Amino acid sequence: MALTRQDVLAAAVAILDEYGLADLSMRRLGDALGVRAGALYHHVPNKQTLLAWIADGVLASVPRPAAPWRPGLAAWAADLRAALLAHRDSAELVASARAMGLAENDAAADAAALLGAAGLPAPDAAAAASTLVHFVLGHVVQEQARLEWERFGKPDPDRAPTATQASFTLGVGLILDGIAAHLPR
Amino acid sequence: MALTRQDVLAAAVAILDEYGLADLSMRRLGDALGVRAGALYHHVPNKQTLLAWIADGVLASVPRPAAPWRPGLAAWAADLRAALLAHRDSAELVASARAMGLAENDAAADAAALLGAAGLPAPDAAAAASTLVHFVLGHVVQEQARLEWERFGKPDPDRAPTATQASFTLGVGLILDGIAAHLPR
DNA sequence: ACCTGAACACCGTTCAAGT
DNA sequence: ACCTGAACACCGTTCAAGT
Repeated sequence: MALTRQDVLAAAVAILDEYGLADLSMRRLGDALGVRAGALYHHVPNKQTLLAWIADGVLASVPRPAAPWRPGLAAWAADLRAALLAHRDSAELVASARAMGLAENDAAADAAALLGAAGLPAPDAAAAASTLVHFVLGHVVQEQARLEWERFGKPDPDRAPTATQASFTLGVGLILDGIAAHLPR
Repeated sequence: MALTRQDVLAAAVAILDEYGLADLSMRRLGDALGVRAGALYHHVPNKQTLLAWIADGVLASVPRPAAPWRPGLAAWAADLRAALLAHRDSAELVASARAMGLAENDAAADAAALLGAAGLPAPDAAAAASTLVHFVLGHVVQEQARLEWERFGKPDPDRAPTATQASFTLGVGLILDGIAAHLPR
């Protein structure tokens, strides 16, 4: 049977989860599917786009934020972090795809809309939403880099998982407090 | 005359500024210095470390934040952004080096100390400082990716430089307001 | 339409051998 | 000590040729 775009995507995610982004090459992906690397180009325009599709899949798994804005965005930030942590190196993947403008899923748009509905002027709402997204991505990129490092290095004891969780909650709280200060009271 | 570590670093920065991170290869760097790629390994342990040195150089050019904390951190965030914008693709470079734990310069430490002196408990100060750093890096990564894209693509008109500047100021203000809400009053 | 085989133009890194 | 020449083990992508 001929290969499907979905097969390629699924195999790519499997390699990502098991071996990490550095080991996700077109040749290796071809091997996993029993096909030459060149054959993949019948199903995917290029590697960059394939990675963007994976990023979109991760983002699509995040429930949209719901009113009221404050607990809604707190839960959304936690959901986004959880979705990223569910796939190895995916924070870097998503950050790259977003930076290159290849991610279809605009993660910040829903959050900005929620804040707009809560009374924040549009430019502030967009800036606030992207601040939150930058923080979550930056934080999880750091977390996953540490995980990669621990995977075959010394597990440095000075930063426990509880501390990284706590600093995430603190950072989100900080940003939400900043948003609250900008809302009409 | 024999090559110096400083020569290698300077040539690497020159290639980065002129051709971008994607074109900064050991072979190309060797060409620029009139030497084979293999010879570079007498002066640099590996490419990753070379990139980390460049990142540290960029960070070292940022003036340390000074009291009082609020205008001090606002100026510091702007200085950090300016230092990053001064070298092509350097935000991604710094973000990667930091994530891999290779950057000697801990950009957030001074900011955290400043906030500690202002009365913020240590864990909050560290979280606040790293929130600010994540935001600045994330924002400039996005800015520079857009610049790369415009360098040989369509200059999309829907996001002017003034808008990106404004959203930076808004994001920083948001975070500083969040910090203020956490300080003893 | 889908895939193979083979190539093209690259990578980072190592290392014997020369000076 | 520093560098060359050459290799090793890879990359992403293209494309004539087969089915």
